Amino acid sequence: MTEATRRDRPRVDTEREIRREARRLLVEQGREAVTLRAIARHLGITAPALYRYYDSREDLLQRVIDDVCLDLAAELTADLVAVGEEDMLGGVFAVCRGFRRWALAHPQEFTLVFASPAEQEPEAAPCAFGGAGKLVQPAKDQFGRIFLSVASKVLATHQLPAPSDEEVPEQLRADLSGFRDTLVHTLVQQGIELPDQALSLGTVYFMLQFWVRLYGHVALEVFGRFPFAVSNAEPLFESMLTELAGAIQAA
Amino acid sequence: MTEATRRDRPRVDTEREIRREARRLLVEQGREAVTLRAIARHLGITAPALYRYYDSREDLLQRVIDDVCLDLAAELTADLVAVGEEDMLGGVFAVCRGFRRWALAHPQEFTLVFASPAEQEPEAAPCAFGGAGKLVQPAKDQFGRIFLSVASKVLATHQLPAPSDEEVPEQLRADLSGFRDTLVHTLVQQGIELPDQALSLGTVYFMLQFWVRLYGHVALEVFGRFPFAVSNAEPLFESMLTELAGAIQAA
DNA sequence: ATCGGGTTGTAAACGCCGTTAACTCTCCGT
DNA sequence: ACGGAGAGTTAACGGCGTTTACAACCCGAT
Repeated sequence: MTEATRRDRPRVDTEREIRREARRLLVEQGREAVTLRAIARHLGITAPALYRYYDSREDLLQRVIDDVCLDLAAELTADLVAVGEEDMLGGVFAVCRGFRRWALAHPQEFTLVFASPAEQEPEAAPCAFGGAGKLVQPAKDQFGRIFLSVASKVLATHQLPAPSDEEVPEQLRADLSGFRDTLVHTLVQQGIELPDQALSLGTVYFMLQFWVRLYGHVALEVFGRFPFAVSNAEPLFESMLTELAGAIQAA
Repeated sequence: MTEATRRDRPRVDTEREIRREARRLLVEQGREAVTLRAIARHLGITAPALYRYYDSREDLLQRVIDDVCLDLAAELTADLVAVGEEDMLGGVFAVCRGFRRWALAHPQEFTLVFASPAEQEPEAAPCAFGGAGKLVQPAKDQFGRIFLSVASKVLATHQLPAPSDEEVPEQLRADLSGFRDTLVHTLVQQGIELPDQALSLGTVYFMLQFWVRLYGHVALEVFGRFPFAVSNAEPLFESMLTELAGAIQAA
């Protein structure tokens, strides 16, 4: 099953170089400039050769998105370890600031990953034989999951403020509960042992609300869509973090 | 100066029909499908003829964006009047819910207008002769201005909660102050008389913060980018509005 | 009545693009 | 030595934005 590693090495190298060049074009000139012919030109080959590696331009772009997500996750994780295990609030801040810094430094990648209409899942083709198996959502690394899986690691292992108990809207509880299970499962898989009933529903709800604010601020700043010219949005961002800190401290 | 109106009428009709078709393509198949040749085909002309009306595809798209903004503003204003002049909180709610409803009903238009990297203003080419005149920012109708100009009308004329006094970050005060002046100017122009020192800096700051949340929620919902599958985001949205109401009631 | 210019359209072309099909060539296992 | 798989090529199709040159038309001025 793994006897092909030798012959396959140049192949994955080429695959990586294609994505590297695709990403360079994305960063420097935006999504529309990521063109099969431009990539091929830079690699010294012709465009149809790329079809040996990717099904289509859209397929290639999706792989690039995955790469970007991995990089972002790595960067946020690095920020997190740099701040030290014990400093919980500092960890949350580091992830938030890291996300903003990354988005501002990589606006095209942010736009591609976080601000493109995501195709809704294709309605789960019904299985004629009732084979509704486990259907574990595959990683789907994307999205705020990057952020929240890191943030939840911090929040869950530090017995947080318990910001609210059951004032979370009833219709959201099922979704939140499912998401909590996913988070717990992810954390356990990473070898993190959890306190007894860590991650209350209220905590997950709190994280979701804060993700809305974090994403809103970053997207508005990247897109330059504040309702007026903000000469420096950092104080606004920092005041949001301060407010977060206040809410957490009021355990 | 206006003697050409008669002869120009067919021209603006054609201009409108072009944008109408462009918008149909945008709504039905997304931005990339808005193609000069497709538009021309539908109008029974050839693509180069469109250059008699718009400088380029990019120029046409910008005009479409302006149209979309006008429609959105009109829709929100209609929502606002439907709720009645006296019901302040209802007015704010109506605008917020209207914005969400519009965004969910017009995802492609929302993406184009609210989630595309806006070209930063070109650094204000320096005038050699120090002719730094008034430089009143032209309407630039776009963005949250649509929302905020409506919301501020409500907030300013109803002597709001005074949600905070001078706890707004120092570095934001200049920007906020300038924006407040713009808002006041706009409102006065609309014939709305303002209380003495309406629209405190804290009120504008509050509106800005809430715009971040409103935009964040709507964008996440349109893009399907919540960190987990949310079967119905409306309760989350409504809880945000409830929180807003609480903050306002605590005058 | 005719001229001339502005307005609105056309056809042809250029150089891009994604994608497909048919083909070479090279390597490697049998 | 053969044959197939892998990786690349060339040629082509249709579509795209855009430019250029040219035709038709309206309309006011001579």
